[in-house]
Amino acid sequence: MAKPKARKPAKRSPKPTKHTKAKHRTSKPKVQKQAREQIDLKQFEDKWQSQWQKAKLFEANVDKKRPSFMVTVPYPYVNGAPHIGAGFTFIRGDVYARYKRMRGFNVLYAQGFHATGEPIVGAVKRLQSGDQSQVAAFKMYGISDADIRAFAEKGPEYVAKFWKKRWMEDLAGAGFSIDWRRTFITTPMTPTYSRFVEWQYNTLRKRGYVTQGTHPVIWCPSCLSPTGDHDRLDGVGESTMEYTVVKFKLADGEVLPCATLRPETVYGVTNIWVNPDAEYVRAEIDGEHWIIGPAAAKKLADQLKTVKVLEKIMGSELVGKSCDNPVTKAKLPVLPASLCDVNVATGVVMSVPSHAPYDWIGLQDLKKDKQTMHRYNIESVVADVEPISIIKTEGFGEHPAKDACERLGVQSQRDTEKLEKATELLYKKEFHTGVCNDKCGPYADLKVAEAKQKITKHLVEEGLASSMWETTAPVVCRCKTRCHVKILENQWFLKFSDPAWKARAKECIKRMTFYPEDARQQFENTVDWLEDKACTRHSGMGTPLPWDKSWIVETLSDSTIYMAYYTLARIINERKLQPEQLTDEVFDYIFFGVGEPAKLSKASGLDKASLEGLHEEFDYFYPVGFRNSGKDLVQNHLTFFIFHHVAIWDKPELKKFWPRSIGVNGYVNVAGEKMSKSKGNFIPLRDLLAKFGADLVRINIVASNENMDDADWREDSIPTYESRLRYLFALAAKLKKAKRTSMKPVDRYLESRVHDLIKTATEHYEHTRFRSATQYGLFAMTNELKWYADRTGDLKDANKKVLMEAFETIVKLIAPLTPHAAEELWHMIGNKTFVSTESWPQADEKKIDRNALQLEDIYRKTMEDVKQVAKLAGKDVASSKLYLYFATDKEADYFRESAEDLKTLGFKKVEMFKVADTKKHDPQDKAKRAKFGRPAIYLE
RNA sequence: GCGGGGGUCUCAUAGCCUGGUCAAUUGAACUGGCUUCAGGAGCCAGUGGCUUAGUGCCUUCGUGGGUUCGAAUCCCACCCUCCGCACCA
Repeated sequence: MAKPKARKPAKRSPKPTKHTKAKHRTSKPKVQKQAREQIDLKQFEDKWQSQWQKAKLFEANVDKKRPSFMVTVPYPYVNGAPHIGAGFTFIRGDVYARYKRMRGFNVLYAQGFHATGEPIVGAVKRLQSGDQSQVAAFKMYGISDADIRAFAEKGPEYVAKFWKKRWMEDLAGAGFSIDWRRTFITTPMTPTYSRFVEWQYNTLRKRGYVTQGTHPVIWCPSCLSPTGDHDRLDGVGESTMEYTVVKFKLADGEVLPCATLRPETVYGVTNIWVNPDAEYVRAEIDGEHWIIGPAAAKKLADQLKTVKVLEKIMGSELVGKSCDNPVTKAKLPVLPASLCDVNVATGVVMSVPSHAPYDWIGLQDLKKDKQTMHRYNIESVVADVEPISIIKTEGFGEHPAKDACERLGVQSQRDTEKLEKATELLYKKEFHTGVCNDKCGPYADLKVAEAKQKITKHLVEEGLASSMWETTAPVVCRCKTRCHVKILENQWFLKFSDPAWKARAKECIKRMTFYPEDARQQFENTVDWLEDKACTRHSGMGTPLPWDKSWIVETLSDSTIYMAYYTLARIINERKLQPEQLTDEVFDYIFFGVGEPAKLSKASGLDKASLEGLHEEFDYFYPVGFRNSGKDLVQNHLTFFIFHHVAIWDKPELKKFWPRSIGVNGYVNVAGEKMSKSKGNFIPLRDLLAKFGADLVRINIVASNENMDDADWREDSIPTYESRLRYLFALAAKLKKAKRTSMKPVDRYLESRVHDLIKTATEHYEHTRFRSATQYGLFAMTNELKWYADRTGDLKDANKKVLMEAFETIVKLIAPLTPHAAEELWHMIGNKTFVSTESWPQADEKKIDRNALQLEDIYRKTMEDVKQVAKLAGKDVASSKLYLYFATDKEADYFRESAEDLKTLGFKKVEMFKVADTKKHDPQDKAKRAKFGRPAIYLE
């Protein structure tokens, strides 16, 4: 790939713009002054947007003479208006759509909107309860109090439609080339779309990709739904974990169920801990009498256990009692410990002082605490309790917990931070390297990792243990309710674990193109680790699962193949097709081409023309040619997108409908910082459009980055683009100065460079590298034009045809990025068509004259050298004579042809010689230094 | 823990796969100058060090080793850092 050579046409560094912001809130006089001198890039946005619309320029219709190409970006979830973060992903989509359109494709670029799920419903609830933070979140987009009131009164569907409208306005305002006839918003506002989702799930189920299962989830007992990370006030990132509950029986047969993550240490238990000051309950759990914390009773009821609470009992009442170790049969005392938290798991804990730092220190504390021992009359019992070592671990002595406590300097039970550390350290160490000793009966000499599995299995099978789920740390729902783990029964899953399905997804990935290619590996990894995915929920908006209406299809699971709906949406919207006409058989015909149109038409009540039209649209426009999205969606949506496509279009002859390419981009930072509502650097797209205009917003964000790293929105760089565009406007007005028709070296050079740059820029566009595309298509191209202007005496001696071609080329090259400015420039130079649908410039290899490129480069380099020499030698240009000596004829000829231009350097006299010339003026014998590419220089 | 990505000259970025043409791309920023009513406009020059009539040399691409005639680029170790881990859009 040809890069711009080291020596550029004199580098231009546009002057800094320190007060970008001020420009846009200047006082009146200044605005007028600017209007007089500078072109306002915003002024013709409305004009072109309405002309495009009037000309139906972006409406894509079936045209079998042209190849189709479908560009999509995600349909946004409409609980707000677009901000610059979403803007990045979307603008990339539009730039690519515009590029492909100019490349001659019949581009279908449609945009729908997403309202499936919980957040909008939740937001409305919060508004109704007067939550000010929710009010603030909406107001960030500049809406009024009246709007907020309307949200609360009219409910979720109104809210969704409100924001949908805003999105459409903002996207249109940013110059998006969308076919708006194909827009829609998801369930429940679009019943035909719901029908599409139903068909999709019926089909997946028929093919065995939907199964039913049971699964633990973090659950809000108030909302009665799973609580995802986004729905949490506290505990973001926490997950579920399973405790083994070992049953220690009291003399009367009552069970003290001890929750533990280390069931293998049951051989080392010395006592049971309860919190003496806490309240417990006696409860009937699956027919047994357990003593547990009151919270545990509620949790267990949600974990497939039958629970009946009988009566309250204080922890202190249990202290001093004795129970049996279920495996060793040893008699163990129940002892008091404040470290016991009744809100965690069962609230009853088995004590393994040799291997658990908490238990070790608990025991030490108790032994020192004469008062407590006296109160419960347990002095002699406590005195008898000795740690039992059961695991040998390298680097630790007989009682590893003791060592760990000492190393970390744990003083008492109150050193919880150090205790946590000690516990974690020891747990890992023993789990990975520890070996059970002979106290462990049948498990002696086994590694801990192995013994743990076997012991757990044995305990559970013998009914000596049960299990209980907890969150890894407290989780609080946004409704302020403390969450716990619930085992959801009969949950519906997408069987992403299915190896055959995974293999097909991999096959699709293999056939696809990724921009950038680095993303491919991530998709493959995701396919590998993806497990079954719950695809239904009980709450929020969405399409009811067709065969089990108590569930609705979960939001990520219903938005996987919806791009196919865009191909149908025009006809469905225009002809107002009814959901009941869109039977499963009708969809089968549309998407798979199976069935008899005549019969189907009769059975469904859908007229035959519509039916065939729908099939034709799908068949023509599908597959997705390019889908662009943020990198956060790789691990979920984008991979599901692949999975579902290969599942639905499963026949060999249907593989042509599999997606062709995915573009992935990073997040958007604002001036180097992560964008967030709390930081106050959260910028609605609308504000930026108003401030800078669509073109500058587009190019500034899209050219800020081009791989999966985070992009950066920097207002500072706006003037860079602005000044280049202004230069082009100024140049457009001067083009008519060019009159010459003969070809000079510099013309050949410009032509060559232009075609060279077309090649490079096109390559970058094709791979969605818009930063580089900008670099070559805008910056390098304008640099060349500036250089050419300099060389031709500010265009007075420019070749008309070459200059015009160069100018038209640059206008086309920037059209996808800055469509309004490009359109305006296109018309300024006398064109009547729309540049938006003009054909992309073709790089013509024949027009790239390598010789001209090389010689101009030498010319440029020599000019710099001349200046350098003049400076170093301290010569005043105006009073000096310049002598140049060339080693080759072609250099000499080239420079002589450019003799006029050399005069602009300002020397009193310029003379040129060939080295071989015997009559040359060369008093200091400089000519001998000349070689090809480096003419010798003498100043006098 | 599991998985993925990074550390380049003031900042941000290119280069690394396919070693040399790399003191290293591009955009900003900064310094000086010009144009001169003014400028947030435009233009020129400079921005690792030393040096020079357009040059040459030295030291640089997270740290430390290694491979090689030669490494920002390949190998090894280490340090630092960013991101995702699900029922959620």
